[in-house]
Amino acid sequence: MNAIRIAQPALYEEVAERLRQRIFAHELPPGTWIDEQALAEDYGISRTPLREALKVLASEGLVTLKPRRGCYVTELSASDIQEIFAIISMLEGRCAYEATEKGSAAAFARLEAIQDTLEKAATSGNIPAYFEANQQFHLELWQMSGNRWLLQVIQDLRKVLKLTRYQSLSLDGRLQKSMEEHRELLAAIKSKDPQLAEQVMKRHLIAGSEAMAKATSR
Amino acid sequence: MNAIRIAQPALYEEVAERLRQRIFAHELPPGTWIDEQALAEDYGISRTPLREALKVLASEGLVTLKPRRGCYVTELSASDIQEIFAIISMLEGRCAYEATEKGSAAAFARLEAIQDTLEKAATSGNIPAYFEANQQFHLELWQMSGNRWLLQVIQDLRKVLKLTRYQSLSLDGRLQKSMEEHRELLAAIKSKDPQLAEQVMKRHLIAGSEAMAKATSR
DNA sequence: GCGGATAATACTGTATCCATAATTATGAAT
DNA sequence: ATTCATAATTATGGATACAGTATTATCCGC
Repeated sequence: MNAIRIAQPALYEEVAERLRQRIFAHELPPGTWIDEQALAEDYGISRTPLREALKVLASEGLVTLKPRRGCYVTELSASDIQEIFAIISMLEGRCAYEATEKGSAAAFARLEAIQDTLEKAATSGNIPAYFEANQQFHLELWQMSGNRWLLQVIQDLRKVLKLTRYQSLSLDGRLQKSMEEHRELLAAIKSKDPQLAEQVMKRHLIAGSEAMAKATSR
Repeated sequence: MNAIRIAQPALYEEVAERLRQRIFAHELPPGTWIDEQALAEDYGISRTPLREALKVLASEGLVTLKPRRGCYVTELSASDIQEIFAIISMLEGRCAYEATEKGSAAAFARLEAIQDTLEKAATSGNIPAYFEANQQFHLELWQMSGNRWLLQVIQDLRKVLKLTRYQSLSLDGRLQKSMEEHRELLAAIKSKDPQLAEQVMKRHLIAGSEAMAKATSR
């Protein structure tokens, strides 16, 4: 009864994850052609698992497969970003609504703890720490809503958004603003007002979206 | 300047589409194991493009890949279906909202034409025709909303829903009910009331969802 | 010298082959 | 007879080899 092997992930999965990270880090910027042979050689693997990984990334929307032409990192237009943000704000708004309704006292406590971290990171201007806590905050809400598919869709869309270089947090006064919006959101949740929580969440995301729009148009 | 070849689709794409159809038709019911060798032989191709096709279907959620264990058609639980419907109703509700705001007179006319087809199919009890027109109606709304990503997400989710055998239309009085709901929806759109259109659309989809829930629990 | 056609090159797409892991069947021991 | 262990079979995962198509470079003609 030894659980030594918890089903080691297939090679193509690992490769897909490595590529995702490189795409998100803009080491492979949008529009670049992906050289299968070179990459396979670089990773010390054959083209087979690499190609399988590219298929996965393609249906995630991170790369675009042009038949007989090869594979390119997806380029997002400004309107793409706006459209995706519109959807995310809707979905996460619903998340906030359901989380407020269904959340347990323990979950509320976890949210407050994360908000503490958030405040500290914001006042000290520690963007990576804020980013991390921010992710946790949203993840906690997703889990509170208890809708796995909702979480799946949101995460897929957020993955695509990562294609763009400009993450709103690192812009002008967004860090401070974002923190205040979170504080407001938490208050709405604690006061058990799902509709208000939904509204605040939507505004929070739209605000981030608009900050990004300004940045990209510069 | 002869466009003889509009980039012939890759083999793995065709295979993926054929498999989708077989899964939707429940020729490959949920839970069944997909025998790569047998299928490849059956299609007269090698396992390589087939495996690539399975990777695509896996990230669409139609099949589940268990490392070193093979590939199985995804099984949806009743709660999965409910969760997905909740999301779809939200997204399509927004679609109806935006379509009402942005729709051109020509688009409104097309909707009316489709509604005509719908009514005829419903009164004659022609389910396949109704199904087709129904798809067109929703597609038209998606296009009117002008949000390509919204359309993408909705279609992805609807694909997953097709895994289940029970399509609400073929149930008790749903055909008639569905048609009436469509009529109501069209009225809301024509009267340029986006909020009402959104509400009606949401109710329309929830009604379909509940009919399905009853069917599956039998 | 410039433009078009043809040949060479390089990369994508598919097939075949091999290795490893999982499952099943068979045999032995209690 | 039942259970556990070991061996054999089968299927998945990965690598290599090959074919076909797109791109690019070179050469010939105008």
